Order: sequence, then structure tokens, then C-alpha cells
Amino acid sequence: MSNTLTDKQKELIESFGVVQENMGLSPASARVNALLTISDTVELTFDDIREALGLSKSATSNAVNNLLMLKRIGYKTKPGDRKRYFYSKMGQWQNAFMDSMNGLTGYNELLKDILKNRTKDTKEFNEQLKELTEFIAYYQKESIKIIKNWKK
Amino acid sequence: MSNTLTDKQKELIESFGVVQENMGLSPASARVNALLTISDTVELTFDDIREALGLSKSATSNAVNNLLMLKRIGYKTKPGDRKRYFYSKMGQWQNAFMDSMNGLTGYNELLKDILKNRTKDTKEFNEQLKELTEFIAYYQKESIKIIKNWKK
DNA sequence: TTTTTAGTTCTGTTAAAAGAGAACTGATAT
DNA sequence: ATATCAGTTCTCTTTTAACAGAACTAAAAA
Repeated sequence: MSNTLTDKQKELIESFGVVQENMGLSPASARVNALLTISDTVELTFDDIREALGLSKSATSNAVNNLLMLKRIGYKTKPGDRKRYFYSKMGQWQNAFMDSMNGLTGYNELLKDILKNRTKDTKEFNEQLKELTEFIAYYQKESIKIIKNWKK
Repeated sequence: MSNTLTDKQKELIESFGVVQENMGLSPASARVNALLTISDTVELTFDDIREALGLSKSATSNAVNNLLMLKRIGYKTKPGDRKRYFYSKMGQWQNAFMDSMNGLTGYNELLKDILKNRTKDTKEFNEQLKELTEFIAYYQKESIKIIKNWKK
């Protein structure tokens, strides 16, 4: 299982890591997720990850659990082996998009609440705000449609 | 311009502020943006903002400039008055969606680079990765389409 | 029953983010 | 030319995030 990474792989883990940091992951989580996308072995154990990235046990544990919570990775076990084998859940991207679309509902409700509580004296502003809520609802609905239409 | 906020308004600023913090804004930026969405006066000066939110000058300055950079707010000036009047730029949401869609291009290029550099021994994984890049390209294209179709 | 394994949790450190308050700046008004 | 105004920048403090390393735990093996 000793998974020696090439320089190119290390470089890709860095780039991909940075991108994912900008998407809200902690540095360690971002690199774990990158590793599971780039490593030649698609299923890595806790210690594989720890060693490959030079992380402490606590950092590895927190990163892995964070990614599990976010459903960005999963794990399986093998009979007669109590290690967990972690893997990247790329197939879950559609779900991630779906979730982010559904997450807009709360945001939009808040905007509607803001609009309802606004002074009536700012017609143009309120009209813009109303249009924004309509745009968000539209975008949400259409987005979900296109995700559902993806291949079959 | 002393803009006294009702309790409901303060509450909405808090809720909306928190949501926007989760979207990556600093606490102060989030509240400034919320204030400009909720306040009865749609154009507020630096000091209006500072007073309404109880922020220091530095925090106000940084928050405002941050939001200007992100194009989440704008400002205008009035003849014979050197204050700047800041306002929320809600109409920019479409642009924000557009930008985030266009931002996916770089992400997808990186995924393709990862795929190109992967071992050929993990057929299923590579196939999934390929499909992901195709999905992202599809989603991107369709998303841009629906944004453009909004009230065309 | 004791030991090993595969992690988790706790404690402490370091670094970065966020903001307060005061000093500063550059334009305008007097 | 001096004062004022609208904001900016600097210094310092507080808070939080991220992580290391060691102590701990629960399940399985010996």
C-alpha cells in the first residue's frame, strides 16, 4: 500500500487542494480529497493518507470525518480487516449541485421576508428585490431540471 | 440621515448577515451588505453605516472596500457633497451566477489534467472522473443558457 | 485476560482573521 | 494658510482555525 507519489501527482494535489480550499475546505481536508482523486490507488487507509500527506493523526481524523460528513468521500471495509478504505465520491457531484440549489430556498425565503418588512417608500429598490427573488426561484427550478436531464 | 433600525430590522440584519458569512463574507462585510438591503434608506454614507452597525472606522472602511471589490455594492456622490453614498447592487446576482459558472472552467480544466495524468489501471474510476468533467461542462453550458433566457 | 490495532479525543502551539482606536492623508472649504 | 471633512492606514489586541503530539478508547486478536 505504500503509495509513493510522483512529482506531477504532488503538484496536482497542491493545485487541486488550493482550489478546494477556496471552495471552503480546510487545507487538510482539501488535500485529502485531492489525494483520493489523484492517487493511483483509489482506496486508501487512514495511515496511507496520513503518510502520503505527512499529516498528524488528529489532522487526518478530522479531515476524513469532515469529508465524510460532507459526503465528498466514502469508505468500505474488507472482511477480516478492520481498516477503513476511503475513496472519493465523485459520482456525488450531481447531488452536491442539487443540494446547493435546494439550499437556495432558505436564502430566498429570507429575501422574501426582508422584502415583506421593507418600507413601501422605496419602490424601485423593492421592485429589484422582488425580481431578484423571482430570478432565484427561476434559476433554482431550471437548474434542477437540467441536472435531472443529465443523461437519461 | 440618522437611521434608527427597528428590532425586526436588526433581527433581519443578523439572519441575513449570518447567511452571508457562510457564503464567505467577513462578519462586518456581511452586516454592511445586509444593512444596505434592509435599511429604509437605500443610500447610506460611511458614517451612517458605522453608526448603524456600531463598527469602528477601520472595520467599516475595510468592509465597504471589500464589498466594492466584490461588486456587491456601489456608491454615488452628490454635487457639493464629498461623502459617498453606498447602495446594494442586487441586480448583480445574475452576474454573480455567471461568474461562478465561468469559474467552473478552471476547475474542470484541472480535473481533465488530473484525468490525463492518472494511471490507466483504474478504469471505472477514470470513467467516473471523465463523466464528471462532462457533467460539469454540460451544467455550465446549460446554466449559462438559462441565465441568459431570464426574461429575454 | 492481555495486547494490538485503528482510529478518536484532549491539550497546547502557532498563525491568520477580524476588528478597535488613534494617527495620518489628501481634497475641499474657509 | 489653516481648518475641516471623509475616509485610510497603522499598531495593537482579541478571537478563531488548523494542526501536532500524546493520551485515550473500543473492538478484535492472541
